[in-house]
Amino acid sequence: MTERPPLDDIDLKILSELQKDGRIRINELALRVGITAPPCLRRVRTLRSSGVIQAIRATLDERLLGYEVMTFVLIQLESQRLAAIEAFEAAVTAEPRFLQCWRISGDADFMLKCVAPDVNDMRRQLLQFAGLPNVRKIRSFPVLGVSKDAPLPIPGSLATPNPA
Amino acid sequence: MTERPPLDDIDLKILSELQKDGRIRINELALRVGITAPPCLRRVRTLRSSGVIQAIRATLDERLLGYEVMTFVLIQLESQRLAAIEAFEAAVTAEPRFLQCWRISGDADFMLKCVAPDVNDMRRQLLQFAGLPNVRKIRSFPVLGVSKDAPLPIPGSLATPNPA
DNA sequence: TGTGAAAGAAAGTCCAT
DNA sequence: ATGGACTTTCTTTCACA
Repeated sequence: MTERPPLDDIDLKILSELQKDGRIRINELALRVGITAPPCLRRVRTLRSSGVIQAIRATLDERLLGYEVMTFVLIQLESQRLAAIEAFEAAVTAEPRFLQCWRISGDADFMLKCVAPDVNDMRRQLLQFAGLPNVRKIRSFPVLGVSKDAPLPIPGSLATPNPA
Repeated sequence: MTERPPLDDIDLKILSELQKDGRIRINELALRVGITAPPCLRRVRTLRSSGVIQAIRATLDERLLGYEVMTFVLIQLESQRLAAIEAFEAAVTAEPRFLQCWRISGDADFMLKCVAPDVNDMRRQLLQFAGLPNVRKIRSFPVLGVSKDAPLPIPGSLATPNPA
């Protein structure tokens, strides 16, 4: 599940295509990468079960679903002991509007991506977290817009990238 | 393309399912949301063309593709004039290893998510950007690990969320 | 909008190479 | 590991409620 599978050019092309369109038909995919459907299907399955393809998911428009504000938040804890870290992670996990959370180094311990219907909701949410016992410092960075959102560049591939 | 389509409960369930598995069969999807395949297919198409579903894409494992390091970077510019902003965005867009870039407010102008094969590559990449004429301040936050990666919570839905 | 049936297309399996 | 032929299953269109 997390070994290092050897990826040939065809695999890389498959990954590139699936990153652009995760619902592409196996036939069409096979055509684009230059093989027939059966081996193509096998490769896709292997790529999924080996974990190279983590998931194929729909990306939704937050605004159209009522989340008007998005914010990045840097959080520094008082203590970096394992128990403190895990308690904080549990609190984050319990809050559905904290979409993503990364453990980081540098001048903070966590980076969060957070959505809310409006600024008041967001404020309440963040104040609540600022009040957790182990939280020393919170800095937030409201998102004004997306400048770039590109797929992972596929290593040796001649894959057409998907800029901006 | 960016209007506010009215979404009923069935639409919300569809979104929830597609966020969990973007390659789910229309049949299976229809079954889960309680209608038959034809209207389900129509709804999915509408959701896509209205932009509620932005895309359906494969998410790849960066490590398994040779990107050992990932970093968030906060960037503050000297000038916030439009021309300066756009010049910076163009530079970011030209660098494939800057995967995502958000325009933000707060104590910086941009938030970047950035990958590289190793720390040396990353260092070179960041130093190069630090040298751009209009860049005042760069702070980077190397990612140690992912604590949480959850889908967008679907508003009025009884949808099974996908925690951690 | 929804359903059911029917045509057409795709996925998935087997086997030979 | 691949490709061709087959079977099964799904997608999609259509007529109708």
